[in-house]
Amino acid sequence: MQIKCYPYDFEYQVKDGHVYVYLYSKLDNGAKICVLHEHQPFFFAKIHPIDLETIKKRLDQLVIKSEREEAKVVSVEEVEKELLGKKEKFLKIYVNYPKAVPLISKELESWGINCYEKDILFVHRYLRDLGITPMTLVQAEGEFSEKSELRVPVFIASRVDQLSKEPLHTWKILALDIETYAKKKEINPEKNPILMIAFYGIDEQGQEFQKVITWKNFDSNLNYLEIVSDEVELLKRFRRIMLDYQPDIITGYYSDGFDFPYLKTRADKHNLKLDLGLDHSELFISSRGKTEANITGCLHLDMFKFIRYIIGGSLKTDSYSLDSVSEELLGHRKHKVNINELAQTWDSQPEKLVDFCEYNLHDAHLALKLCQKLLSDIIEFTKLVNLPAADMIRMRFSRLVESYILSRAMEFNVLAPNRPADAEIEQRMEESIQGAFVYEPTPGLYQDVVVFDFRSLYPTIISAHNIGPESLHCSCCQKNTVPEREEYWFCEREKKFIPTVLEQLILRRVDLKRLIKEAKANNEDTKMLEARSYALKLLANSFYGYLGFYGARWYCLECAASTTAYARNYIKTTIKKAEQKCFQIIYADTDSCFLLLGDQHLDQAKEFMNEINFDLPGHMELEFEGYFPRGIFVALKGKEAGAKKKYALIDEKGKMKITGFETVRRNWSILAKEIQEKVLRLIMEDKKSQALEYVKTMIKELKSGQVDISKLILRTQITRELSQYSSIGPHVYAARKLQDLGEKIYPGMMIDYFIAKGTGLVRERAALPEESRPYDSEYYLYHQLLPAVISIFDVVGITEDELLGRSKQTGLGKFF
DNA sequence: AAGCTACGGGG
DNA sequence: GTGTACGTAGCTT
Repeated sequence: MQIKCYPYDFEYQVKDGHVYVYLYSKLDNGAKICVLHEHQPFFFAKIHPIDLETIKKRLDQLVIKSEREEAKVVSVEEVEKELLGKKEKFLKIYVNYPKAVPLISKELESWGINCYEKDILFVHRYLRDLGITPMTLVQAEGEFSEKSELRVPVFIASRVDQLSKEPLHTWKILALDIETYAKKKEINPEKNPILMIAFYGIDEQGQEFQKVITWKNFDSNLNYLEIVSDEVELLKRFRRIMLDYQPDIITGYYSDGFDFPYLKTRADKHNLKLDLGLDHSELFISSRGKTEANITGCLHLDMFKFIRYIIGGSLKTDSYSLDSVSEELLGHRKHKVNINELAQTWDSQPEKLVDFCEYNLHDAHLALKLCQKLLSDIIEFTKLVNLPAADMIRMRFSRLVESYILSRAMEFNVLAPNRPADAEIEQRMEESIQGAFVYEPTPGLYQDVVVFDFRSLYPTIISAHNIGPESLHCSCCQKNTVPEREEYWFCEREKKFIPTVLEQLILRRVDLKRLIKEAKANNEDTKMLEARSYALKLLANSFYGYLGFYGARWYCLECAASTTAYARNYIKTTIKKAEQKCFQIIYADTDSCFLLLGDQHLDQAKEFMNEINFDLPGHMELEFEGYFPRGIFVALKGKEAGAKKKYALIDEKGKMKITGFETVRRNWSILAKEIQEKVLRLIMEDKKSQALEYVKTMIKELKSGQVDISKLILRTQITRELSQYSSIGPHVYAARKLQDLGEKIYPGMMIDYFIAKGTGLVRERAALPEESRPYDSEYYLYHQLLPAVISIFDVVGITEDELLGRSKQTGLGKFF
């Protein structure tokens, strides 16, 4: 029989010598099944034809003992594959189970044979080999198994085919969030219990589910609250709810790194099994550095990972806290509750726990909303790189690009080069290339700024000039050298693998943009199309970085160097032509160009842009980015030239665009952040004297000692036992003080401190907030307040002396 | 200047 | 799970 389903979670098992991929899938009616499909693991080896028969015989007899099962070669096949542009013969070696691949290939390498595609995860291998795309419609041929050892029916498939690239959009999602006992910011699962756990779910019909479980008795009229007797009961209820609700997707915020590991540790402490998997397996926490949490048959999506790695670049926020991310993406913030007081409230004022329950549920709700909002993006990325969504969201760009290339390699009969070994990585890390061209801005406040941008500059260059490891230094096109890099050239006759798969990304996006336009004209929903377009754009933009990334399989530094060389050439040409048209250039960086209108019209600037575009090859294009009545460029500390990437613009509607200022950076006191933002605004609005007065007032307040300590707090985490520190920072000093006061210091604890008045090294004066000591106003003035604003005032001719209310210094005084 | 360590998110 | 993040900021030596 044939069935149609949407696979969303994957694993493999070896049963009676057969290797099965388990495709946990969703049916159209909302039910879940698991499709088992046999697949044979393999890798490739480069063998000289002379040795072929000898090697085949040796492989035939090769048996490697291992803890579980003997690793053996099952069969071999001679194939022709293309490796870095060269067609060659390889031996495709099938082995008896996935973990035999590293064992056997290592053995072959010890014989002096090069092996390839020996470190590709088996499930990933399967998806690529069969062209199966997760979360989209596949058809399986086979039979349902009579008995299932899983919590869902099992379908044994003889074949599986991709039917459509259209993904399923209706999934049953459950978000979870826990609150734990943490006095003095001490987050320690070994010692402190889980106090409450919140669920927020939504099913295929849009039906919502809310629940908060806690184990402290108190009165409330919260209908979603369930009170149990102790933590053990809480954990049991957690297990029960997970099994009963049976979500397809489980989500949370930092649930890979916090909620699930914490739950697992607490369950272990109480000898409770969290057998949540559809195969009865336990919640699995992978350790050693990167923490990941997985439940078999349930797609776990930690929104933090996806947002930080994939979406992050397009967000304004610099902090990836749930609070700031939700504010930007959802327009909702977290509930205002002082989480520091939870432990105290739990111990002595349980009647006030209602607030924390609401807070708990709200956090789960935010995680759910983030998941819902970003699900189309997640699905589109998953489709593009052809990997399980659970793996995709945990990847950085280099791996995403590589996965995309790998998924395309099949149809081009391309063999993947190996990842570099440690020695190779070290060597690659030492190499560098010349980067982008930057036209240094002169610090100042400017009028009538027009900004132009090359759309997707690097991808369009790579595609237009056929840049890739396969086309580098062909024997036919030596005259076609790269500008400024005459030692490099790329084939002009034949478009090769890397630029081809990149060009396809660019073309697909061009096509999508047209579809989006049409859909919008017809008032149709464009959410999925836009998610697809975004995924394509991000992936295309990452190719350049990938080619120069030390860990890449298709590493090609010459390619990366040539890409930037072409880019420098294009932007310099643009600048030259703009100057010929009498536009003053004030700034240019990589792909953008800021010019002043002067006495010319905006239309004339756009005409200039069209002339540039006439000469560009391939899909290259210069675009109009915007017109800004005012712009400010500040100087780099202690330098005459303008700071690269440190400027602010204000558009006709008065909206500010701030780039590179400390306001958006962490590890600054609240005081410095607040003041910088306000000053920038006032200066941009031409309220120079108001800005000066404001800062003077703030300095006075700081010096008088009236600034609230809370605005001066610096916060750092303790990451090890205090005795293990060899270098002692101020936070360690502060932590030692806490310890002397009888506090237990644990790794993971956050230490708040401020710099107090006194003599000696700064770190020796790190004081605890509760020590009512006066702060060091000099430190905060010279290390926080002034550094945050001095460069801004410098632009409008206000000196540090003026800010400090000193008389203007001239001549020699300047040098002291 | 190089080398080492801590940071992120979570309570 | 055919495994062992990552890039950078800030400090010390």
